[in-house]
Parts: sequence; C-alpha cells; structure tokens
Amino acid sequence: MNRNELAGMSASEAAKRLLGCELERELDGQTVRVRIVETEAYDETDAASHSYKGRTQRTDVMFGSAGHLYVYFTYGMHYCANVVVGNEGYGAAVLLRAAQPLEGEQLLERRRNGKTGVDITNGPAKLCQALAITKQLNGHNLEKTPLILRLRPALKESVIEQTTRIGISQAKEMPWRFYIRANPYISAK
DNA sequence: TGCCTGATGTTCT
DNA sequence: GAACATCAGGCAC
Repeated sequence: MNRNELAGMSASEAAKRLLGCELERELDGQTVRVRIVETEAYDETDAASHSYKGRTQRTDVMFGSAGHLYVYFTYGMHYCANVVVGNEGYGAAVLLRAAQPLEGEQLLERRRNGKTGVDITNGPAKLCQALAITKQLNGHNLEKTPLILRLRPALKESVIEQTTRIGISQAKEMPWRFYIRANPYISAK
C-alpha cells in the first residue's frame, strides 16, 4: 500500500479511492480477502467526526499518519474500523462500512455465527466482527500483517454512488458516503 | 416489511 | 450521566 497516496488526499477523495481496494486478513492461519464496497469520510471540520472536538487520547490515531487503522468501540458492543488518511496532524479518516468477501468466506461465516451471503459484512460493525477487528488493532499499520490494505486502481466515477451518511446525528447533510453502484454487499439505505 | 427495544463499554461533559 | 459513526431479535401489521 502506498501510504503517501492516502496522505495527500482529503477524506472524501480517500473514501472514493478506497472503494474497490482489498483488505487481507490473517485469521486462524488462513488468509481472508475482502473488497471494500462502501465507505464514509470524516474529518476534523465535520461535526459528526470524532476528530471534530480536537485530539484526545481516544482519537489520537486519527491525527497520526495515513495508512493506519483507527478502531473505536461504540454502543457498548460494536467496533468500527477506519483508515486514517490525510496529512499527519490533521484528523481525518475513512470509515469502512461494507465489504465483499473474495477469499475465506466460510471462515467469515463462522465468525458471524452462521450468517451467510451479504449479511456477513454489510455494515461497519459486522465487518469488524467478521474480520476480528478489535481495539487490539487500533493504530495498526495497514502495510503489515495480520491486516493489510491493498490499493487497487481507482474506480471510474461512473460506478461510484455518493449520498449522505448513515447512522449519525450531526452534519447529516454532508454527502460523504460512497459506495459501488449496484453492489449487493452495501449496507441498508 | 417495518418499527421498537435491549444489550452494553468507552469517552467526554 | 448522557451520548454514541450499531445490530439482532421480537412483535405488530
């Protein structure tokens, strides 16, 4: 993964750039690969972002260098995974909302308690559960095992759908959710 | 199909 | 002490 590429981007540019890219996870001695199909952009000018209120112990990773993983815990039981983007010192990240299994799907199904098909990874917390992403991986460098982000050629604008974000209470009007058009693995609207 | 609610930890006010 | 970038299960329609 070329970290410099993500460092030079705004959160919304990076959110689009990450669509179609792949995550490779080492899990139980197996390799699992998924393709990112849905993202949301957050940065420190954005009232819905954790970095909006400044750098704290919790959000420290978001202000760090691009290409690292920011994991946070929410609603008492769920984790969500973000890819840190932008320049160091600027609090920006891209939330990974949904992905499409490419390899190791059976292992993902097991981890999701027998859920199958699109239900395995069509939501940010589901994705984390399936890929065993917990706060242990907060701050993880995505160039290294056991979780590697592999960039793929940027998708054409024509296959990217852009809408407002989901599941937030602040700055709902910002059209910073992106997903691959007509992909069944995106989360519910 | 679609609303309602319970589960439940961490962070910040 | 409240808010929170959620999910799954239950029940009404």
